[in-house]
Amino acid sequence: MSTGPTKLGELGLENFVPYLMNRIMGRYNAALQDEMAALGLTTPQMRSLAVLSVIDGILIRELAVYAVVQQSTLSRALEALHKDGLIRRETDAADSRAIRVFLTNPGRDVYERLWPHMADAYEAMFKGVDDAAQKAFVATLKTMLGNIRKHDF
Amino acid sequence: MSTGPTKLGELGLENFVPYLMNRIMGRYNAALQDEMAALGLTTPQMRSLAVLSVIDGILIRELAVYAVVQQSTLSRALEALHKDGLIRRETDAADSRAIRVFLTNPGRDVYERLWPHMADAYEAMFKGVDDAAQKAFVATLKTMLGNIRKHDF
DNA sequence: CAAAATTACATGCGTTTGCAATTATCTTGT
DNA sequence: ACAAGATAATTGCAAACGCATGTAATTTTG
Repeated sequence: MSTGPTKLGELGLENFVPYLMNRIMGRYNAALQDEMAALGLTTPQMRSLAVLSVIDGILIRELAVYAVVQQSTLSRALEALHKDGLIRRETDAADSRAIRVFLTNPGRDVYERLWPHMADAYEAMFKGVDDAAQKAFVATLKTMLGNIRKHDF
Repeated sequence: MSTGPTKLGELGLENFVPYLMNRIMGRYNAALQDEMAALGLTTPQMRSLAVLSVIDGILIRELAVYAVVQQSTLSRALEALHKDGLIRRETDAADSRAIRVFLTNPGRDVYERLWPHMADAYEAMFKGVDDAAQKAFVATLKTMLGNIRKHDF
């Protein structure tokens, strides 16, 4: 059995995974900041577009999970995206409480302008990490998410 | 040379590292939420205490990097921590613009109450990840941070 | 060595966020 | 079938955040 860290001081900050992940995500977000600002997008808006580019027509409550934002925050983010014509909302056929969200063509265009910056930041992260290590890394991340996620996806 | 992802749709959200890391950090933060609320702490406050538990007497600008918060946000977080008697601030001897931050005993107590929850969340993450994989994972995180960080630490 | 540029931290102010409550719809149990 | 409870999304309101700016101190440079 793998014992967790006993004290942060003993483990050292530089070996503490949540710390490392925070630092890395902070830099990743910073790398996207300029382009997001140029497009007038907030983080929840940017993430919504990214998720929608993969899973179009998703329910709002699912989108909130994928984008890791509160539903109330997402609600307002979608309102803004809709006002800018980047998404379209449709009441779900089976459940009239639920709403499905779709990317419009302008929305897809905005996302396509964003994606190269995400890909660049992604690539910059993994410089000097060989393919095997990268694969193992992703596999571990998947295991971790499986361990702690609340939803089935 | 390892080529980055060409399209998010092809790669799949579930293989996209920033997405996975966001999801995981979201759950990690959620796991601490209750205890933070009970202690009346915000995220920047909680992170400040954690960093200070390891590097006491750190400069504010360094703390901002370690805690991954804006300096303006940190300034207010420290103000609140000071008002609650959890930290102490001292002008740096060599540079009178700079301020060093120290944990008080009550501050250390609060942190010690927080730490078990961090350790629990940490352990929960790595369930089913063997030691070798975990070591490799941390090593990759360190490489990644080295790739993209702006500061020397 | 004085002026200009930089750095450290704090703060004013508008925006964003999160919690709690609300509305509307669906599901469950009797 | 109907009341009670759960769920989907939105919204009011106060707290938190981030950008830009301000003040003070240090470093650079001509």
